[in-house]
Formats: sequence, C-alpha cells, structure tokens
Amino acid sequence: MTSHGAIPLVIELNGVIVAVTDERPRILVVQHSDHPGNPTGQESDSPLDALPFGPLDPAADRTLELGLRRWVQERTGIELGYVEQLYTFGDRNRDPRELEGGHRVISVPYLALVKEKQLSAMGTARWHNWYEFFPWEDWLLRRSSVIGEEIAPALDRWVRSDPNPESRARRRERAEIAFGLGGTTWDEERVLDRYELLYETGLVAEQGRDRELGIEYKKESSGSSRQLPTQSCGASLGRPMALDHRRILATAMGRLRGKIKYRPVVFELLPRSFTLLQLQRVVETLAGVHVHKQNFRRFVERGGLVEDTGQSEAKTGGRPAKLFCFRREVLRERPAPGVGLPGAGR
Amino acid sequence: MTSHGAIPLVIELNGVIVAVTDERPRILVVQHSDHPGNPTGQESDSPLDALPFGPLDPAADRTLELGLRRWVQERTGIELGYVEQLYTFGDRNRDPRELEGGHRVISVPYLALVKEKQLSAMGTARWHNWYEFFPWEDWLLRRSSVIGEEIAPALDRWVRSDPNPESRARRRERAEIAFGLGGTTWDEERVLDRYELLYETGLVAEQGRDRELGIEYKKESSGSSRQLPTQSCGASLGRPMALDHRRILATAMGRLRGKIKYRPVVFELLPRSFTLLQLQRVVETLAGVHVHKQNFRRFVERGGLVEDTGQSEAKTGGRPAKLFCFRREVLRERPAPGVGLPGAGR
DNA sequence: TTTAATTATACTCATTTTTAGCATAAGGGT
DNA sequence: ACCCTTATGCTAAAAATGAGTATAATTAAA
Repeated sequence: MTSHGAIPLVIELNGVIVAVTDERPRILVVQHSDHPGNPTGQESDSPLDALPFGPLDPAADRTLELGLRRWVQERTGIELGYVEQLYTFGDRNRDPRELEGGHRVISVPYLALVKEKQLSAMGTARWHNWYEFFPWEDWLLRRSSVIGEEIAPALDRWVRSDPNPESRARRRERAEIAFGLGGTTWDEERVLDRYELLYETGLVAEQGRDRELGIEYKKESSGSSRQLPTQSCGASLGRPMALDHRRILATAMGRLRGKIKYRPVVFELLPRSFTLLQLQRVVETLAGVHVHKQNFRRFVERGGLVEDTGQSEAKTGGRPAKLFCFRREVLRERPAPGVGLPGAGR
Repeated sequence: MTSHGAIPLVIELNGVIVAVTDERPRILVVQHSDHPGNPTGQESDSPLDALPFGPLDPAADRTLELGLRRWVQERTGIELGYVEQLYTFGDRNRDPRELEGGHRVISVPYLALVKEKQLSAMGTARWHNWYEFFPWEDWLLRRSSVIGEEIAPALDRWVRSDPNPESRARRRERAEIAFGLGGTTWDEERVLDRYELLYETGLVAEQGRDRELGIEYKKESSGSSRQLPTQSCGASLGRPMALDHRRILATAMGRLRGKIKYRPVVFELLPRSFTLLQLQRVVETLAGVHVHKQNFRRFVERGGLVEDTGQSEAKTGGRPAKLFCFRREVLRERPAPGVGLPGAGR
C-alpha cells in the first residue's frame, strides 16, 4: 500500500521566527555551510545565513508543531507562542546534502511570532532585519529605488529575450503584476511571486549557485528557453541565504502581510499595552508601506480591535499617547478582525 | 546533521479534487478499509469514503506536486489543472497503519479544481456532494436546522460540563465564534474550526473510532477534562470518512471559500463561457450562502472580472442570458480580484 | 393568442466605508 | 512666549454596499 522506496525521507522543520524591535521586523538566523560533508575535507564555502531548523524525530515528536517547539526551545531557549505552518517544500535537490546522502529532505517551515528580541544569545543565532534579505520589499524609506534602477530594467531584458510572442506577453504580465509596473498597483503580499521572478531571471545569487550544484528550479511550464545566466548579485538585490531559505522567508513575509489584515496577529508582536502609533509602526514595517495615521486610528478604534487601558505613555516626544491593549471580544463581533491597510478593503 | 532515525517516514499525497456539477460542489472519493493489514485475516471493517491518495516516490517524483499529478493521472485519468497545496498533517498515529507498520505517515493534501465531472469511471472513485460530509455547512436550503436542533444543544452541554469557569468561558467563546451562535455572525470560512469542535465534543463519528484505536487528538492545551464520550453519530452530523480525511476536506473547503474572495479561482470550475447566474450559483454553492443577485452582477461587472462574449444562452427558461468569460486583464488592474460575497469587504 | 411564469438586466436610493485632509490638544525644550 | 513634536478630533467628498423597484425577453400554460 505504501511504498517503502529505497530512498529514505527526512523531515526538516524550519522556523521563521519573527519579532519587531526598533520598529523593524527581525528574523532569527543561524550560520550554515552549504556543503557540510565536503568530501575533500577542505574548508567549506563561507557560511551563509539560514533559518533555524531541526529534524523531525518520528519517534519522539507527537506532532510536527511540537517537534518544532521542542528544538527551538532546546537550541535557542525561546518558548514559542503563536505558531503557524507555512508550506511544505519537497522539490528534489533543494538541499545539496541530498546529492551525497542519498536521502530526500522535505522541509516544513513554520511562522512564529515572538514578543521581544529576548535572545539568550545561544550559538550562532542572530536577529536580522528581514529587509536585508529583501530590500525591494521596503517602501518605507526611499521609494525603493532598487526596483526602478535595477530590477525593472533587468526584467525588461528578460521579457524581451523571449522569442515567442505569447510567452513574452506572459512574462510581461507576470513582471508587471509582481512588481506593480506599467500601471499595476503594488501588492505587498506578493513577496513570493517577486522572489521567484528574480530567481528565474537570475538576478538573485541563489540561482547561479543552485545551477552550479545542478539544482533545477523552473516555474515556467513551457521551457521556451533556458534561464538567463546570472546577471548580477549586488547587495542591492539582498543578502543571499542558504538553500532555499530565502524562498521560505518570502513565503512567511507574504503570509504575515496578508494575515494581519484579517486576523489580529500583530498583537503577538507587541507588548501587552501599546500606543496607537506603536501599533501603526509595527503594521507599517511588516507591510513595508505607509498608512494614513488618522484613518488607521479610526479603523482600529471603531473596529473595536483595541481598548483604552486608562494609562498613557509620556515618552513620546510630544503629547502623551494613550495606552491601549488588544480587545479580545472583537473575535466574537467581527468575522475577520485585522488591522487596516490602504486597499485592505477587498 | 540530519537524524536517520529507526522509524521510516512515508509521504502521502492527498488530492481534494473539486468540481461543481448540477450546482453542487463534488469531491472525488475512493473506498478505503481502515485496517488493511488486519492480522486476524478477517474481513476488514466496512469500507469508508476516503480522499484519493498516493505515496510520494522519492526516487521518481521531482516535486510533490508532480507526484500528485502523476498518480492522479495514472489512477483516475484526470489531468489536473489548478492545484494548490493545503497543509501538512503529521500527527503521530493519524493513520492506523502506523500502529502495525512501524513507520510514520505524513500527509500533504492538495486542493485541485477541475472543470467537469469528466470521470472516466475508473476503480472505485466516485463524485460526492461535499455537503454529505458537512451538512451543517450548507445554508442554501433549509436554514441548516442541524445546528439549532443538534449541534447547539450538544455544544452547550459540552460548555457546561467544564468545571473550571475560565476554560468554560473559553469553550463558550470557541463554540459561539465557530458556529455563529449568541450574536456572533456565521463565518463560512471557519469550516475547520467547526469540524474540530465537533470532533472534540465527540459529535462526529471519527472521534469515537479514533479513540478505540488509541489515537489521541486534542486541541485544548490545558487538559482540564477528558473528551466527552461519543455523543451521537447520526447521519445529520455527516458521513464519516476514513482516517482524518474529513479534517483535510474541511481544510480544503475553508481554503476555497476564502480564496474565491480574493483570487479568481472560481473560473477554474466553470466552462470557458458562462452566464452570470451560473457564476453566482457556483459561488453560492461553494460558500454555502446566498448572495444578492443584482449586487453580485454589479460587483463582477464593475470589477472587470468578466467580459461579454457577445453570445447568449437561450436555455435559461426565461429571458436569454448573455454569456461571459473571465477577463484576464483584471489581474493587472486589481491586486486581489475575487467574487463578491456579503461581508467580503474585509 | 393571450396570460402567466421565469429569468435577465437596468436603475435607484439610502447607508456605510474609505480617502484625504484640516484643525486642535497636550506635552517638551529654549 | 514660541516652536517643536506627537496625539487626537473632526469633516467633506468619493466610493462601495445593501436592499430594493422596474422593465425586458423568453417559454409554458390557459
């Protein structure tokens, strides 16, 4: 009934552990060398950032989620609160270790939201602003000049390089929708679409690296032409990560950006009481876009998402702000309570 | 680095293959005996409906999705179009075969949408209206009397049976939110919440069966009291399915109900050209609720979701209806194009 | 061949939500 | 006192939504 193939399977649990500190989203990363079992015994490549991960122990872990919690606790000392399964990645050779070990690695990443940067500084784990890995996703400061100056021209070359008119039109549509070009509006949730496009067009360091290892990742069904050679991997296109971890992070970012709109998950990232501006800043830094202050306030207040604690915060630099806390009853009142974002009315 | 435990893993790919025929959502189910390797050699239990499934072949399948497509093609002749990964279920002993085989089964179900009931009648596969398994999810006909007459009273008993006031309050909140009781509004997307509640309260046949097999599935973290004994498993609480397949189906239903609101996936279930009423009926039968006809029309037309084909359908029984088709350009224009549902403005 | 029934589609209107501002309040620093 | 900062209140226009009414184009029945 079930096939007991000769190739063993390994399940790896990844944690995309997110906190917001100093008004920036941070993720926990560890150091990872791509080729641990380098047969020549040489020093392995310079280590890359990786999402923390651990194996599922089929004997000990009753559920996948408990397995994740177990090793995160063991290795970082962090007791995870909110946790949500993201996706399951099972492409062959996603992990170069497969090429040697003869087994197949399936990754099940989880998104975890934690309150503070309470890192007990164990091992190599460090917090990093997630926009270091995805500079083009940050529209808060500079108008994301990376897109206009580097990405858009490169995508245009990619579109034009397709000889077939039909598939060229498909390419153009994909590029425009993903990056909000040509009249399309920027959709901050399409983080994965954008990453995959950059990967396919060879703009992102991982593609060239994977190709060297013989890993083929293609999205386009009709193999109209081979992937472009790696074009550029400047820092403006983000810090690379080990394996396909940047893809996993992209999945997590997109999921979280979507979810804050219809579930009150932001509060997992905030202290128990907070000012409305703090709340707004967290939302903005996650979404990567600005929101209208007054309307945001009205939305969360009128929507019954928060309640006044009576206290107020003086250290704002201006008029003291009232402190609010999450109002649990909203769950009963509204089917999909989330925070407002421009165009969140879908 | 990776643990090569003694317990082998098996990955099973499940397909929740959905079509809409005769204005009802249908899923493809196969027959499945719960205890295939019954050691006594007796006839196994009466076979149950199961979602079609097949193993991942780590040697042959380059990706999970291709694995799914391969065996669905092999076994049912269906060439899948739209496919979307749902979730990964990995609780220990979800599959009773684990108890004998000594291996662990991880299930990765996919939602697949197909155009027609083009079943080439292979094997035991049959199409079933998905509301046979979830009668309480259908609010189109009878005002879902199951909830008022059976579910609500039973949930109330379950709430009251908790001695601890705090966890009793939590139980009440859960029950009210899930089933739209006590002033809460019905959220058609919470299919999984509702199923899990019925499972925990022992209202659904699977719970008693699993308990006999020693499978423990608990959601509440604080084990304040044991699950209630199985209360009733009448037909009004839906046709049971093998293993945890009803949970998987619930996941698929919730996902699809959510997705039609912000992605144009309904069109995967419709012929290339259709009348607006056909489109409306498909949306309604998926969501399980009625929508206002004129407003629905306005929404899809004004939203640019469809375009007039110029043709019209005469066999409507009344005035002939114009035929429309999906308007692809909408993807470029709007970030989240979906069909309108009451309260979809979130 | 009217008449009734059925379905499609156009249009209206009050209400609510959203967007984009302006204006004022309440602190600190110089 | 004056200026800076941030908080918070309020409003007017635009857009979306909810719930109808009215009319059009068919088929089936009387």
